[in-house]
Amino acid sequence: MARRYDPNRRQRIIDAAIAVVGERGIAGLSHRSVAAAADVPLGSTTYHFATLDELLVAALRQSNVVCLAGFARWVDGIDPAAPLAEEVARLVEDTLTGDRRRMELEYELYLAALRHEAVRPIAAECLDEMVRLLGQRIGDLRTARTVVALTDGLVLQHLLTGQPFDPDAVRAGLAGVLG
Amino acid sequence: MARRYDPNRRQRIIDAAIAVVGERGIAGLSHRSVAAAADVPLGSTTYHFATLDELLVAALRQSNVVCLAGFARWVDGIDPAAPLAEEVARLVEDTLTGDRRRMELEYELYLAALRHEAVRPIAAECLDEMVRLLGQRIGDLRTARTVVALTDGLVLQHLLTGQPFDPDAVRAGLAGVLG
DNA sequence: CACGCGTATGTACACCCGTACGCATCGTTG
DNA sequence: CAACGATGCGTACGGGTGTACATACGCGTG
Repeated sequence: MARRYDPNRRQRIIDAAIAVVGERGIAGLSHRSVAAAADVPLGSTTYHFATLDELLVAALRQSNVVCLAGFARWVDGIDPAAPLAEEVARLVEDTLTGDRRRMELEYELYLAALRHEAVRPIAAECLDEMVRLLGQRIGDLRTARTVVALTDGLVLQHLLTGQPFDPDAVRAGLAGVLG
Repeated sequence: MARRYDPNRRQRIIDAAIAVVGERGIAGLSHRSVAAAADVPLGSTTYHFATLDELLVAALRQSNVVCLAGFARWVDGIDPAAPLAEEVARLVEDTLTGDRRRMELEYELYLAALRHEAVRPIAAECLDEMVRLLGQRIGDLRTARTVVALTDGLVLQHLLTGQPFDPDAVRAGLAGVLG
């Protein structure tokens, strides 16, 4: 009964959805779990997002924007004097030592995109945009694509195998690619 | 009532589970869907696999063995005379032009492992074993790790963005890594 | 042949889910 | 101020799920 008047409730629902996915994964997303997390009644989530897909897409799209903004900030902060391999290696290291939840969220986006037609464009946009941003910084799209692929693969390997992070290996691999 | 006597029913259930995951994804796995696919009553799946996790793990473990066997076969068939980048590029190409279902299955394993404690060792074993196999072929574990990461990243990028496969880019990137 | 134990079967329970819908409430517009 | 459209709310329905369990069957051992 409280909060009868609640502008941008829609936004709060999206935020709650992101939190739920971050915590329990996409499998844990439901109208009810989101409603509970956002502290709104069930009917509210179904009103703002008629279908669950709609809600999922909205949540992932927003989380995607945040993720890309962070990446863009990193690209902007690249020191043109330093060797690029060094900079990228630091990005990977920062990513790996950072919040595991955030990483899980991003790669879960990929997973959902594999099977889920509606989500695929979001994942594609995320990848393409990262490639574009890095590409216009280093001047070569093809190399940018390779670098993004390599870093994704490395982070994934680390997340799954739990092997310790080896900065030198990253540096060496990148140095080869960036040759 | 038919098939009251049915040895290696357990195996058939596992096969059915793999088929279900391949078709509908891990999200589509349930005791009932597997029972239907294997043409056995529901009680049978719960008898052989008390919990759904148990069934999932058995299925992924088996599919993993198949996948690793294929990889080992490829490693064995590497032509020592040809440049390695060329061989790897062909593997990536074969993977990409091959069955999409198989790829989805493998990456779904990765991403399930992100959230699912019980599945993580399987994904880790898969990655570690590929690195080991390739490493003992090219003599350098660290490089092998990088190559596996790069190919995984590239395949994932292709699956998600649907961008056309560019063999030259793969070759170029690998040539860099492989020095 | 008889018996016992592993296997097979069907059903039942309690839960969670997506979605629909009728009604209450509020801000805004005429 | 009146009325209307947008938003909020609670509940209900039909369906799918994991799991438990009581019962029937049949092969291998004695």
